[in-house]
Amino acid sequence: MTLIATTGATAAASPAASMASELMAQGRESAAVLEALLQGASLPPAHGGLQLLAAEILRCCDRALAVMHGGEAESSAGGAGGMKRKAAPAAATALATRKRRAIGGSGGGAAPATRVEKARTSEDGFLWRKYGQKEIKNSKHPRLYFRCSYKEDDGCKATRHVQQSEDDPSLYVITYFGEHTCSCKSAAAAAVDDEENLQQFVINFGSATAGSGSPSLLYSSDNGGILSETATPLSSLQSGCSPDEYGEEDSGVIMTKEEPASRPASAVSSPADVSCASPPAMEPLLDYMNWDNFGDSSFVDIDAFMNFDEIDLF
DNA sequence: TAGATTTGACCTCT
DNA sequence: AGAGGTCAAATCTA
Repeated sequence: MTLIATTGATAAASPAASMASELMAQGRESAAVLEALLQGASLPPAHGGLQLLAAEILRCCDRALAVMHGGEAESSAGGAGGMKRKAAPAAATALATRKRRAIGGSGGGAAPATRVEKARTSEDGFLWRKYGQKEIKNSKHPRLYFRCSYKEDDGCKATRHVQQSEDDPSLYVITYFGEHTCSCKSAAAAAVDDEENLQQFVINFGSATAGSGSPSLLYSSDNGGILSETATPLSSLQSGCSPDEYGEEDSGVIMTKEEPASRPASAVSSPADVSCASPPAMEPLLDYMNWDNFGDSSFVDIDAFMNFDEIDLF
């Protein structure tokens, strides 16, 4: 698993970074053992079992993330299949009387946005709906625009932008704007209250159900079997979102909180932001090898996993 | 048939 | 004027 944590605010580094690094190292160690187990090796006596091992990894990652950004969470879930269409008739577009801009959207605040770089667009428990795609100047990859699917129902203003990294195509930069106000979040938040404080968010090794979603736990063959995970609040297990709603991507993980120059965001994702999560940690582990689960049409890239060794704290 | 995605056009900001 | 963000009709899938 790879966690590259960056922080726009170059400040918040040292102590926390060090601790996070340590925790992640520990987590990695556990993951390595887990990998060995999954590959058939016998379980070292020192490790109590898959359940404990998974729990340990989750805890380490959870704490590391908490340390890295004091409760910032993010994630993503997203994209979807593919379709085609033809140009809309002029008449239609002329419909112009668009109520545009009246919407708060990501258009104009001054609040910071939460940026996350992941090997894959990840699932954060929220249900996102793609509403646009745009070629960005000086960028080889288009930027995809998603908004919370509950926007209509709950007026949730959360949106996110996903763009493949220029430097490392295997990474996706996900920028979150706005805060979830949908019921999904409420459920997640409620669950969070039951968890201990430090578990503001957790690396979720699983998708909700074995059958549907994609496993959040990813395996990278070129990393010596490193696992990638999705940051999700542990507590969100059984929260409002149904497993079926999960996106099909996930993983990697670089979190960056930054303040986009001209890109306002109504709010930064809160810990509870990442929600609707997952089942018992081990459950997904059992089927994470099922590549069929990696269904995201837009971002499926088996090689797109980050290097745990790349942990880079700013 | 409902819900989600695609994609050209439109709108706002710089 | 250009770039980026969003809208919404058309289209597709379940």
